[in-house]
Amino acid sequence: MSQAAVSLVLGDKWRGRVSETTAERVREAARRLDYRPNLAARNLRLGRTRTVLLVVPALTTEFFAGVYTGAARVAADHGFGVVLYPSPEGIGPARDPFASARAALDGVLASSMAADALTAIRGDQLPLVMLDSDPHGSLGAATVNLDIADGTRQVADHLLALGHRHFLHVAADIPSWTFDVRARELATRLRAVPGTTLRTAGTPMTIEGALAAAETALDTPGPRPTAVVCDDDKLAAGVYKALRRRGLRVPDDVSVTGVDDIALATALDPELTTIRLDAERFGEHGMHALLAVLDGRTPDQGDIPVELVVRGSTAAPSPF
Amino acid sequence: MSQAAVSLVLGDKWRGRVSETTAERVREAARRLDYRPNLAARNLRLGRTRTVLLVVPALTTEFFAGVYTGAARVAADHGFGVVLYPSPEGIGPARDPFASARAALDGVLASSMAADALTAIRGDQLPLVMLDSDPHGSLGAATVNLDIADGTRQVADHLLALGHRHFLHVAADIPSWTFDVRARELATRLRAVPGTTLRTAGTPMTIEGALAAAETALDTPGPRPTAVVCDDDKLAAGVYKALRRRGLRVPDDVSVTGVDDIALATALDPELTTIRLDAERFGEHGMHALLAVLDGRTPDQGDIPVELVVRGSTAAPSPF
DNA sequence: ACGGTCTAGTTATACGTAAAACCTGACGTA
DNA sequence: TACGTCAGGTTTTACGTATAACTAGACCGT
Repeated sequence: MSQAAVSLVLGDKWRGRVSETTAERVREAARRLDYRPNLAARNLRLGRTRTVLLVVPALTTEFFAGVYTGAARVAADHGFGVVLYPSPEGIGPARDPFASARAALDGVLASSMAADALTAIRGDQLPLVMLDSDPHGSLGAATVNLDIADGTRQVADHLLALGHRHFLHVAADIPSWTFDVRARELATRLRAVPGTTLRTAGTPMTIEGALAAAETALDTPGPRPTAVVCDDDKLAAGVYKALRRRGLRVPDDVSVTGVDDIALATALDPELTTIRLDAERFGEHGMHALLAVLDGRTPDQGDIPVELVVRGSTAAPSPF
Repeated sequence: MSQAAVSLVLGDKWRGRVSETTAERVREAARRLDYRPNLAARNLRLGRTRTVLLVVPALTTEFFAGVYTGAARVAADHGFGVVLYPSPEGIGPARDPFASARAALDGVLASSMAADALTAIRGDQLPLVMLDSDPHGSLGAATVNLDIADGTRQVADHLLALGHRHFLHVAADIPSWTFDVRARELATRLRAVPGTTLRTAGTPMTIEGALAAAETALDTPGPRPTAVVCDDDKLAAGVYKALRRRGLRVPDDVSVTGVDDIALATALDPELTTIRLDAERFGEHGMHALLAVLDGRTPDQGDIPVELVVRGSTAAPSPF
């Protein structure tokens, strides 16, 4: 029972090389000694770590927590580990937590919303898969996309069908493909209907930010919006507060929609009509794509469908 | 310029062993070649990985995301990495993602709310620090605690001072020291005032769960609670919905309090009176303690203070 | 002049694994 | 009998690092 035999058996490559008898002896001994192969040694020998990096803009988001969960599950199923690039506050040349650890990664799965962090990471040429980036990718990386364009169309159509003509888009102030697509898709969809107006208010992705942005937008002269389309459920919560302060009721006076369908959406009163994004599935698809790339295969194409969930925050506009 | 010299210089242990001239030559070469020391080899040689495991019940919580952020920041400052134990759904003997990776950890930082996961992990004797566990720890591990007992007292006193006498405790259905302490502290504090009643409703930590639990509790005969103390902001959101369904207004008819002070607390209408827990600080303290243990030092003692944030969800009970 | 000390290096080794290369005895076949 | 084949092992090597052990001069005091 040499070390080599042990390695073969435990590595599950012993068929035809080791007898069933010895294999069992090895397994028994391993069990008895609670033996665990040393990962560092294995990584050194193989030159791979079976660890990938997940780059997200901030973890303090239910959405990205879901992405992590999905990605980590798939990774674990394939014997991979997932390590997180910490929230962007801590990023900078001076204190890049992956300054050295980068050398210990097999690949990177990155959200397009963390482009700044990406440039910091993208010194070396690690296999990269983008979550929600330009399909005609400037980075030359594979991408996995939520079909957010479709979701935006669904929202627009839903509101138009209810009779809305005057819109406010509370938009995330983050340079990212996703948000560009939403703005563009919303604008084109509305332009197709004569007599519609569209106002846009940019804001950081916080409740307070959306509150302030919405208040300013509501105070702007011109036809008052009867429908507010938000880039995210959290922003919608801010909009609710702004409307409340102006004495406007949801949905009687103003309809509101969000994106994500996180717990907050049903905590609001009335419950929020929103585009449900399946964050875990997103993470799973992303990880599958990355594993495919690492494996030399071509990752599956095709956008992940999204779904409009109609709740109490949207209704026909009041006739005045 | 031997390999040893390089190792010494890059490892910053060259004083008195290598001349400044050679040291600079090494640094220059490393820069030019974009050389990064191989982590696997270093880990193998040193028998340490500078990686610790953070065990949390679920990442889909703003609170634990904050804990991670704080812990990861401190870890990074000390050249350590943090890896997460995935959400508990995936846990089980059959598919423990750390089955082998465990051997590659230097220590564990674990929330008491993930006790089940802990037993799965706690086969080997890794240095362990508990977040919020029994100070007379049955595990013999160091602990870092939020002073949740004090927070509970503050809430109780606040509501008692407002004149409330009939209470409902919407309690998390998770066996954990934290929640035990809250229940106990609330009960003793209220018992000290004659004429008070306390009802308790257990629930999983979801909005829907709290909604159902609160509805049931409200339908129970007996004096109707005028104050609802929730173990968590998310539960409070469920209580808001239950009260709304019963036609009760917050805070006019019923006062509500939470714990955590996550974004949801200010998204609610009225904004939620809650116990603010500094999640990041919690994570930072925990990581400091763990690093101390790894270093052979004794971790700092002392609970982390919490703060009652009074907002619009609490008021004097209506005189009827 | 010569042993001793100090400086600035180099050489050698071990860490635990995976896998290639090598060994050995049993068996089948001509 | 001689020889090839094969199953079932074992020995050996390389991975890249940290560090202990060693070495070669330079310098110094006596």
